[in-house]
Amino acid sequence: MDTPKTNPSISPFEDEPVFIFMNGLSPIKPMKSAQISQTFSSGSFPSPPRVFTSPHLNCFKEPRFLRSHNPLATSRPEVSSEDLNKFQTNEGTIADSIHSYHNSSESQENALVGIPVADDSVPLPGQHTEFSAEIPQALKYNNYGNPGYDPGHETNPLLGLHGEAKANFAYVQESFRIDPNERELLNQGFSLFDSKSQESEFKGWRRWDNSVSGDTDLFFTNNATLKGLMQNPPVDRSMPLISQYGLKDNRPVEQKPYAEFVTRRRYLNFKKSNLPRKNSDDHLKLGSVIHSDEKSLANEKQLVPAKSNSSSPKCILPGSGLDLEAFEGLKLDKKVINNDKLSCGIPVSLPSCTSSLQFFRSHEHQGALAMELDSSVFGSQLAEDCSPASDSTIGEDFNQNSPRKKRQARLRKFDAAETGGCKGCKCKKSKCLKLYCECFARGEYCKDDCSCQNCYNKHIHQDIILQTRKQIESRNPLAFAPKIVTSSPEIGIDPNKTPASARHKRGCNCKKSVCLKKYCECFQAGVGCSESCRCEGCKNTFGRKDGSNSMGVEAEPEEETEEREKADAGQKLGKPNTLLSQQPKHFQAVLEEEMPDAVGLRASDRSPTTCIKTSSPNGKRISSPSCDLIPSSRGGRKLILQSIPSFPFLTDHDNP
DNA sequence: GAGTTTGAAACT
DNA sequence: CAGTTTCAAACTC
Repeated sequence: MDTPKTNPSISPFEDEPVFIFMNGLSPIKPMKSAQISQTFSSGSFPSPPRVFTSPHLNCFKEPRFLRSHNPLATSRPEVSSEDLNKFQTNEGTIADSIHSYHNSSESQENALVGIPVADDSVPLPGQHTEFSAEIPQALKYNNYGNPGYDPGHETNPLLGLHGEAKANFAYVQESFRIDPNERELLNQGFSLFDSKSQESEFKGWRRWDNSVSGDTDLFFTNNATLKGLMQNPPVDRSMPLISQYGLKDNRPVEQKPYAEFVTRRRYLNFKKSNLPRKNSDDHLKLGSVIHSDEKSLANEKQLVPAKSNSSSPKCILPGSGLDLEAFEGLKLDKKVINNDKLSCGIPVSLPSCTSSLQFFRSHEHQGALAMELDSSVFGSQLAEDCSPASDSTIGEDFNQNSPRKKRQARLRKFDAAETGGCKGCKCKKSKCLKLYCECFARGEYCKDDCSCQNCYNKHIHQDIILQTRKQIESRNPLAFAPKIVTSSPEIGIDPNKTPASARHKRGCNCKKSVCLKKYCECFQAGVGCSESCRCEGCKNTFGRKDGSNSMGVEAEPEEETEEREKADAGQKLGKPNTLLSQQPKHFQAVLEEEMPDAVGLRASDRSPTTCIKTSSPNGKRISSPSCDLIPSSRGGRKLILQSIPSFPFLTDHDNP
């Protein structure tokens, strides 16, 4: 593979034909041009998988999308080259551009389906290019959970794009769609971003009006994505048509089974700009010039010397060799470390583009999804709830009449009530890099309201976080997987109840709490104990291990009654119902079909018959991945209550 | 708010 | 894999 010669000041991509095309792309002009049957209304826009998938992370998709999830089965609207021609750009049609691009010598190399696009654009180890620093971090760590991702192949998240894993690397689409309401706000002069840092974060991204949809599709995306889209078009209704067509002779191409397309659909945080703009074009110019951020990028890359403190013991991440000491004292909010290598020699490229949102998911997502699921999604959290970056309360002030906003508000309200808000952690010793840390375990960054000490679970330590995460996952691939699974699609019926069929995947091990306190993960999640539990004296209100039921179906034991009475009393006093409040803190409904195969789990492999009982005679757990999901009792579809990072992220799947 | 209890996570 | 230790949340006072 020839590494493109790079102009030190220019991204290695940019002299490529596709970028010539793309640079002429973003006309930032109102659409409403051609009307085509295919639309991408906010309601139909599927929530994308998270950027950094861990097993549970990219599960969260709206059901609507799931129905046609199989990309190969996705009905693809017949779009002719004329349709493609409707993608108007400043310099001709997109179809023209694509055609032109793919007739180029370079495109000939990569146009074949299945060829990763990253190869010619990804720096090799040590080849820390401008581009490397420029692309969103999410692009670098997109391997987890890709359908074609070989977990055994990748050893280090930092090598996501740098090492051998890149053989499996397709690309991650990063874009976010601006829905009609949001666009209206944009046009009214509201800022797309809520901070300067966010602005700079998305510099280089461009606005793209998908006029073909005939609807309201306005996307923000980045060049890497566009390049990927054109080289490796997905067959996916969530993608703009440009991504579905146009590869060869303007004809649809085969779906790449392992390509992962993550749409960063952010929840926009609209704030009135200081200087209201008359049109969004002006406002969005910042995103249309790819080099516009070079200066800031250079600034960002200023090396921040690690504080030398020889007196303190080195803190090495077990197993990783990561020297946290190198980061000690780097409590930078704005600074970006440019330690190309940590003491362990692992190249580190800290994000310059990643958002302040969250680290694993594609942020976006959550709010959008939650909306689609309506407020009936129990316990779901809008990622924004915890995220200043995605706090959309301001935007909510406007457009209050929008059904979407209303639903959003309802969800938030419910969420806050049912989850007790996003209570921060109080970790003292774990640096918030272990599962002890609830924030970390949820895939969230620690927040302002956390009272943790020596916290590394911050955006600026994203690399460490990912490294640690990988390490944990290497020990237990399902460490970040949802703990609660359910077998029936009752989610959404009653937002106040966890589905009765939901169970803790691994079960609890309670000895003294008799599963009646929140020490018990089952109880805390609001689910009954199951055979997977090794609890003693189980009296779980939500269902006991012995199968006796819950929630008043059977006579409640005294303790249970007391517990309920307390809860009821609390409710009467205006306190949250303790039982309800003890429901899952961060669980949300996920369709099991959406579980990635990141850990080698395929739906077909999860048949009930392959499920092995998970308790050993001595009570220790025997983990069987195939048992992680309870077979649906209603044929096929399974639902999972997923531990969700409530984020801000900008967030990604795959996870951050 | 401090101290205790608890069980998951991490470690050996 | 089993026993032990560490950890932080939940709980109690």
